[in-house]
Amino acid sequence: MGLMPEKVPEKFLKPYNPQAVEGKIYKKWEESGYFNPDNLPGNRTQPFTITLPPPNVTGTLHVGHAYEDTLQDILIRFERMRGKKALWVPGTDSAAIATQARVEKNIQKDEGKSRHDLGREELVRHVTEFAKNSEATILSQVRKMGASLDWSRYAYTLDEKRNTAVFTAFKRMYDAGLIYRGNRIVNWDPKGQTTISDDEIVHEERDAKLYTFRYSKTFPIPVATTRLETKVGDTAVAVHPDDERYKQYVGKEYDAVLCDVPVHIKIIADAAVDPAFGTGALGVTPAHSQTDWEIADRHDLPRPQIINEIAKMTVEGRLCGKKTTEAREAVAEWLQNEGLLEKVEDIKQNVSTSERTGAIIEPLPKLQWWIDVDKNFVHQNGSTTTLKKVMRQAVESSAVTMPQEGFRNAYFHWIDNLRDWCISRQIWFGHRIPVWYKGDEIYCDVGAPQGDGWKQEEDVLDTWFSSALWTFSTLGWPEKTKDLETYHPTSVMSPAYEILYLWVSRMILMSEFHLGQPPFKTVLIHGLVRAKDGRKFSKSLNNGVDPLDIINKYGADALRMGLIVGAAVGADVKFDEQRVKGYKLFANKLWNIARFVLSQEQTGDIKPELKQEFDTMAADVTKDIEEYRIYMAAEKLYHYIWDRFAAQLIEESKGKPEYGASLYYILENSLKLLHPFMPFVTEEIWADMPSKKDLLMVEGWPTK
RNA sequence: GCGCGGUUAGCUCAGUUGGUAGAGCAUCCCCUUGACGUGGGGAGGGUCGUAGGUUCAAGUCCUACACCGCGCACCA
Repeated sequence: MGLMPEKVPEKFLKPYNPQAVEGKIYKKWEESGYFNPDNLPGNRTQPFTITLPPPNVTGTLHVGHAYEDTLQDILIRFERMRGKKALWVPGTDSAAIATQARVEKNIQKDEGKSRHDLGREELVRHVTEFAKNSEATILSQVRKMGASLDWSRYAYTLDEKRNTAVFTAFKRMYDAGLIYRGNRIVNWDPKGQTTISDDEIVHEERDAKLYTFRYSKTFPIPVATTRLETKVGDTAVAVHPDDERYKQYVGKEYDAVLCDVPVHIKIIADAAVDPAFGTGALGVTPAHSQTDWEIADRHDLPRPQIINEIAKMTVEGRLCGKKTTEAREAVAEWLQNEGLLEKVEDIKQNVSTSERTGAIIEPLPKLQWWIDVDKNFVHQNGSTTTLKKVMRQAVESSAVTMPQEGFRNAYFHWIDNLRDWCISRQIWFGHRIPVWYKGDEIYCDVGAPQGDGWKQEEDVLDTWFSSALWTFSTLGWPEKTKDLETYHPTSVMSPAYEILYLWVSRMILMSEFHLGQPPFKTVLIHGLVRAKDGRKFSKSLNNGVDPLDIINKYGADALRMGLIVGAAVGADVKFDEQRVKGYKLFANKLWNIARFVLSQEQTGDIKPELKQEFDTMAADVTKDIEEYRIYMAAEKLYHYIWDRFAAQLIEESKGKPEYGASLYYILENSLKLLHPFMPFVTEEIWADMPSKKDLLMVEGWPTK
């Protein structure tokens, strides 16, 4: 007995070298065709589908993507080995606003030109070219992670099939009356010069001044505001219906001239007013505040617009053409001189800013395209319902399950506060709205109308409109394809919690409306990858981690393990390079285990108690993966293989030939169990296992 | 204000139905000329945020509070 080096393949005599192995292995997988479930061996009937949340073509992959890819790849490889038709659909997202903004910035910097200097066609050409480049970069990075995506089904939100899907979806919802064009208050981004949705807003706390003033000497109620300049657009003062102080004034109307602007103020009672804030009286500016717009709806007030798209005043008189911030000071000074300013206080205020550009949002009334979430339509199951109800019920009924309860409640909370979705954007890159105008006529269809004189809508769609169709547009919809029938609803969707509302809810909305079924059965929400100190990775902190650097240092397997073992799914992961290093050592440990076991004869019978012990562990690990305790599964395997198998069993076996078959059994099945987590090193060892028949990635899972 | 997480070893985090507190890293000690020094063995270290409650038994269930993080709404 003892070592029989002549039996061990040459490669095992050196330490495991991921750099030399991973590229080769990935190529082998791709060439096998097994990423495509149609090519998988055996008689497979049960589908298992994941759609990759498409990364934006704005740049390169970050470590958050690497984490997301790993989670999904583990599930896909697991189910593939369990004999399912495992399909993981890759794709990328044009990310209209983000990508255009990025390219505009580059052009401004390099050539000193704006998008208007270039024109629509030229700009779109630039953006498309940029998108192509970063698409290529991103896809090569995803491959490096070992992601077993079916590249034959690759989709891009702006490719021809997805265009058809987007236009068809628009047309059908337009015909159902769920998409309408309406003049309503929008979130206007003065820097980006476009509307944005409620979900693209971030609130920032800033210092502000709270002014208390009267419209005129004879006006009975003082009013507090931080936005003095908008007061020339006021048409009412609202008080709480139960507020005894002001009851006597409700219904009265007053005229005043504020900074040369004549205003007509009606005093009204509305429950939206907080009697405890300021003076308990709210100056209502219908055209420049979401709340005030709604109050104006209820009281049928006029809504003069006094600020334009570049955040300048449009009224006559001294304020004309001033920026809002300058106008504010001008009004304060004027009130002071007139003796109408009663008080100025410093307060903290949450300001709405654009997530993308950082600009302060200016609420404005604009003619835009909307999806009505409260309007009745007939669902394909025959019931009359609304999009809002459909989004709620899909989760409430557990047609869509969210294993993490907390996110489920947050989802409901969000749905209940949902307003109509503004889907038009004033940019050039993206899906142009399939609507044409001629005089008063409006035409909506997948293609342009016949005849002369039609002009297509200039706006493009919110990028989330096309993303919302993603689970089924990638499978060929609106055609009735075999893929759609087989793989939809998909099995698991795994987005970061950041986009639970933005994306998940909207996929449910679209899938329920267009297909009459949910887009997926399970939503597995994952956390963010943060720096070791808990802060977000960001350019300004310069604490970014490039997954490619980590892969080059430690290998993709080690990176995968290091990310997975960081935290339970759903919690934030703190990235720790030391941990990744530890798993590089583990890969090498496994390598040496193989070296030892392969040097032994497979003598003796498999010892029942060892088999029993292994199989129990395997069943345990299986259950953990099934119930998404990915972290636990990985840890258990790690411990079994290192502490039990290597440290104890192999040590005991030395000089005892009767252990040979047992050791081989454990190695063979450990490789299978570990494959979803560390696909490269396990596949590389597998290639030299005497019992192998095919690639490890399609071997049967060792336990039920 | 409403809601959701979190609070466990020096650090990062596990702890699945309540049953004698765990891992990795870090620290310290010891061992080792054949699978692997990218090794092996061992040790120290925790009143499981606070205060109550339920229970034979609570890190785990309940209530309140504190602190940290996040989301939503308001912010006139």
